Amino acid sequence: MKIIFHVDMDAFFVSVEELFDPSLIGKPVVVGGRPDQRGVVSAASYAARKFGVHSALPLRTAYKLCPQAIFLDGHPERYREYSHKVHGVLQRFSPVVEMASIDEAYLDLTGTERLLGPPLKAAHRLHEEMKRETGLNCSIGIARSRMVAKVSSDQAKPNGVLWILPGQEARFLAPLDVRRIPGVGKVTEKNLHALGIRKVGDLARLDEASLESRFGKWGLALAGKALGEDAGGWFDSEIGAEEDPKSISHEHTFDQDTADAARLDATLARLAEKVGRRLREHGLYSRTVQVKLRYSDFSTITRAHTLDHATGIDIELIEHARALFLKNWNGKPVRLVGVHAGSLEAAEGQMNLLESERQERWRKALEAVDKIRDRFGESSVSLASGMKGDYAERVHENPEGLPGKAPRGH
DNA sequence: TCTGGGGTCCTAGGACCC
DNA sequence: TCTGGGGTCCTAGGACCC
Repeated sequence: MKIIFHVDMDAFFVSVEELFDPSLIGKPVVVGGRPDQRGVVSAASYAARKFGVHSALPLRTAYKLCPQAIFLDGHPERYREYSHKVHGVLQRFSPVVEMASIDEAYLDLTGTERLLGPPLKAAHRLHEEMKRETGLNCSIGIARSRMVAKVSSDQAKPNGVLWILPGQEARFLAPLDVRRIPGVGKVTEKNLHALGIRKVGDLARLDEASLESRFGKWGLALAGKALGEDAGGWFDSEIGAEEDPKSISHEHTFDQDTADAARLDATLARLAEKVGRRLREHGLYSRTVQVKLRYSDFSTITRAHTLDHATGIDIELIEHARALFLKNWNGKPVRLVGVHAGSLEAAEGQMNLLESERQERWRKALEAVDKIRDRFGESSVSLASGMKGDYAERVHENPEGLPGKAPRGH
């Protein structure tokens, strides 16, 4: 019998902030930015949630609901560090671990009973060791499928354990709102409500055929989910299977909408450079470059271009992004720009010999640039402007970032 | 209320090919 | 001179997740 744990850290970002500043404990805390910034809540403390503040809420709205809350920008490096610590603790319980995001993981504990005892005992130990080694609380859902484990950890919050016994999945799910099913969001919920389906139990009573005709491929998976099965889609994959990313993107929302062409161009170039760098870190090359534009009214377009050879070279990414932007920008103020690299290929892809040698030379040169950026900051070397001559002439060094001078921040 | 940033997956239409 | 059919690639948009 399969035994899957879903471990979900409680108010993760807020809890990490509390470790660094215990005076925050018990107070309404919002991580995500200043209350007058464009942005949304990343995490809210339980005290803040009492006021209706929750993640994904616009910061300005959160401020209106709870002006006395403490608003923090947050520390992504700290969260990554603690995520690694969490991973370390989990690995002691099972070699089959998959971090599903920065603050949640799936573990396969099938066959560990002799070592760890029955599931509830193992969960109890996990709680204790997690608290002792990271200072953090988590909630644990246990079931024989990933999906039910995920739903039950949600029901166990905060700091609880919930084990759904084999065979009891449908009974556990039936009284829950359809929205509790992972993959059912606002839109699907509304569509289901329109059909008079509000609870998972209502869904389970429907026949597969009518679900499929209404919701396509998805409906079929939905029918299985209502019964607690992992059938179809992401939940069906093996726990712990490491895969290369399928796309890499960066985007930026301006504090205020801008129609300043030079500023838009510089932002686009900076984003493309970040994308290029991440491609090199993964040893990947992209064959499709896409830009995204969002205007003041929030209308959003994406425009893509497929290259005849995959690339990981900043300049090429920048120039394709630039061309797409110029061809498609309507000249009106822009709220957001983004650069996206898709159709990713591993280094040994289908490039011809000449092309792959050229890519290789560039990769070496750019990795040197990446190292300088590591030491002296992102702005120490910029390839973002003046794209005419050869590589050497295109590197503009920022005087403040020159090797030999004291780098900033040290 | 005025809506981030980084992803995954799905759909649907048109081009193109056999 | 009344309109095939399937496969694959490309593009755009959208739902959803944390």
